[in-house]
Amino acid sequence: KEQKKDKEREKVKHSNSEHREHSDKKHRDKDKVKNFDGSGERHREKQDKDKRREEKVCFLKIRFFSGIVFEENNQIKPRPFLNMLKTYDGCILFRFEYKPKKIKTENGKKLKKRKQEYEDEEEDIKPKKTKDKKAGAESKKVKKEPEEKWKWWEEERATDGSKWRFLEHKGPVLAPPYEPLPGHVRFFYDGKPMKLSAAAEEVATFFAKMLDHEYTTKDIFRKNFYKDWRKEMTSEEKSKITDLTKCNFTEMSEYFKAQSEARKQMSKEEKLKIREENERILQEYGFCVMDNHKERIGNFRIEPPGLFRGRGDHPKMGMLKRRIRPEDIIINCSKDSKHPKPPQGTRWKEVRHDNKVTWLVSWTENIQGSIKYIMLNPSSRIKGEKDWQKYETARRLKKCVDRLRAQYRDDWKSKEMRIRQRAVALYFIDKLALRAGNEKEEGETADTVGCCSLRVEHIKLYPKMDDQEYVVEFDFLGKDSIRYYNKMPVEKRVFKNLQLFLENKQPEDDLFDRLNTSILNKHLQELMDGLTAKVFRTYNASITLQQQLKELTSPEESIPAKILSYNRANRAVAILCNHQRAPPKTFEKSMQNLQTKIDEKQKQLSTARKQLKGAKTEHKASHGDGSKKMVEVKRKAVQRLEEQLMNLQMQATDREENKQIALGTSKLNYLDPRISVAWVKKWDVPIEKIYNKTQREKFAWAIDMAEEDYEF
DNA sequence: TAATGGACTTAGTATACCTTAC
DNA sequence: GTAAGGTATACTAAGTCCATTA
Repeated sequence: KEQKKDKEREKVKHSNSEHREHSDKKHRDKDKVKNFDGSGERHREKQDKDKRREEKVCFLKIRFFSGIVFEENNQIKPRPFLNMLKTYDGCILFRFEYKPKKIKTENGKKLKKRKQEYEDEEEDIKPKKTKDKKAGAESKKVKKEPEEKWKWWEEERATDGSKWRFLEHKGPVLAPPYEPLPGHVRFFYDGKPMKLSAAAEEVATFFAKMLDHEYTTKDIFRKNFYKDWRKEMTSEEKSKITDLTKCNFTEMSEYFKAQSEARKQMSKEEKLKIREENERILQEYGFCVMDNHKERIGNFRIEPPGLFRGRGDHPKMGMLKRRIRPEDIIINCSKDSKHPKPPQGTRWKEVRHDNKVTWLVSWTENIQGSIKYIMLNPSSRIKGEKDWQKYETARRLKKCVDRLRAQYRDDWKSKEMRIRQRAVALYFIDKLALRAGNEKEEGETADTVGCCSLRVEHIKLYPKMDDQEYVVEFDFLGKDSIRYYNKMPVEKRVFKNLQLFLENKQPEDDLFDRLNTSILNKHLQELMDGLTAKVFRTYNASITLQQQLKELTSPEESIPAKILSYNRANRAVAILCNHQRAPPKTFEKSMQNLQTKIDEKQKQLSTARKQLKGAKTEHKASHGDGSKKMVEVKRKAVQRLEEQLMNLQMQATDREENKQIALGTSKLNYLDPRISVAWVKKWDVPIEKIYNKTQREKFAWAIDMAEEDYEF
């Protein structure tokens, strides 16, 4: 059994690493990984090695592999983390099932002391806050205290579909008008300087600003840009400028670079002035009054003009995103409120009073023709209520998920093709947390898919793969053109169904040709009120966090170790939801810095240990009070260093594991915050360690209402 | 029933800002 | 005081899902 388990682990690890390698972004950093593994530093390490042997201290670099595995019984079961111990030479010693590392179990006294330390830390923050508030009040930044603490979650909700009764705001902040370039900054065509009209020049500056970006080398980008740029040119310019490759924007580009450099070099006073001006704008336009409460607006600035930057292979990249004028803007507010004024000499497109919607301002953008909105901040009542509701729906799903799973398993045997397809798709959504996958207009956006829009070319079936049967390999681009790659053994019936769905189809044909999101959601709605495909993602994410926290947290651990456990649980969810990020540009460097710190700490520790040994010897000889004290002092120093070293090592592990995984998205959108709040309360971890200020504001409702016994 | 429009959530990245180390 | 590094925030694209229209 053990051997089999080991093999399985090996495989998951393999598929995980393959997953990493498949992604283009990740590919770039492959070699760098090796470096962190030790090859880059090997020389120096070898020099240190003998020394360490002498000291007989065996420090190990720890790296963890994480992932999700799915059990046969059709229940999603997050896999416990595996870890691997590596020596400094980079060779693997052994691998074992993850057990939270014990960090010199703290005795009660120590634990108390640490708690006290954290409390002190908090104390440190608190007075500052009050100071800030005072300062704020003095500089007449009128922030009404009681409103900050408004507990909307204790109030009743409207049931008539109206979103508000009163709404007043100042309207949007428009993009600043175009400032023509100074005379000395020139544009060259075919090697000769050429003065452009203001309109053409503005669009040219958009391109110039992006010159360093890979985008500007792409054919589609250049084509789209050139086409739209020409529209802004005078007829004279049009006839002169006929070839983009003959355009030279470098002087413009240099100018902007110099400007941004100059901005960085500004004096303190100048910077302060800008900051104050921003603060003033925020105070004036950043808030609205909704039903007697001052609420923060999310995005009160109209998007400035520029070149459209789609994600992935977007057919519209490089197109001109035009400037939004007051005449394009619809204002939404109460009839009886003070209406926002358009700039002098202009008018709004429309002022309406629709309290069935939550937006304050809207306009239609010209790239896709879709509507953009100005809405409230996530900390607002209107967003918070919706968020809370979302998690309540997911909790209702928890209650009936067994029934639903039994149902879709049953449907795999249906006589009707459409039902079988629906059931298999739902199985994927449930098990792999895939998105619903709406149809998209071809040629309008990047070619990405979700579950219902999967095509034949996106999956491969393997009746047998290594020692596993019925393996499905997924490989497609999902939202934001992020690659989803996974291999999963499925039940025989699912496999047979998939084979059936693939019969007589071309690679570009739909896998589920009798299914779309509307059909699927209609079916889900019948199974549970308010159920849609995306509820499964929320449910599976939250339940995974709860399970993982239970599994990974051990009571005797220190706070940093607990935080590592929390991050790991969070990470399990991020992996499930395929939330990836490009590895930070400075990743390797910062990792090396951390390693240097660890090395230093180790040296300090070994010195401290030697000193302790010496002190002990001395004490044995003298039996004096002074020498006894010295032993104590040295012992404490060793302890402190050990602790610091552990923390550094934990930090390194955390960061390494997080290299290309983004935790933020799941934390903000998928994890019921009450689970985290309950965990924090249960283990006396300061909430600041898992939620920053903004997150605490967003989740104020959960922080206030969840107790340590909260169950999702 | 399919297409379209509208409102809202979810998403990754660029940049501003803050902290730390020197 | 300043540069480096890390974190928070701003930004806006890209999804989901529901309602309406053709």
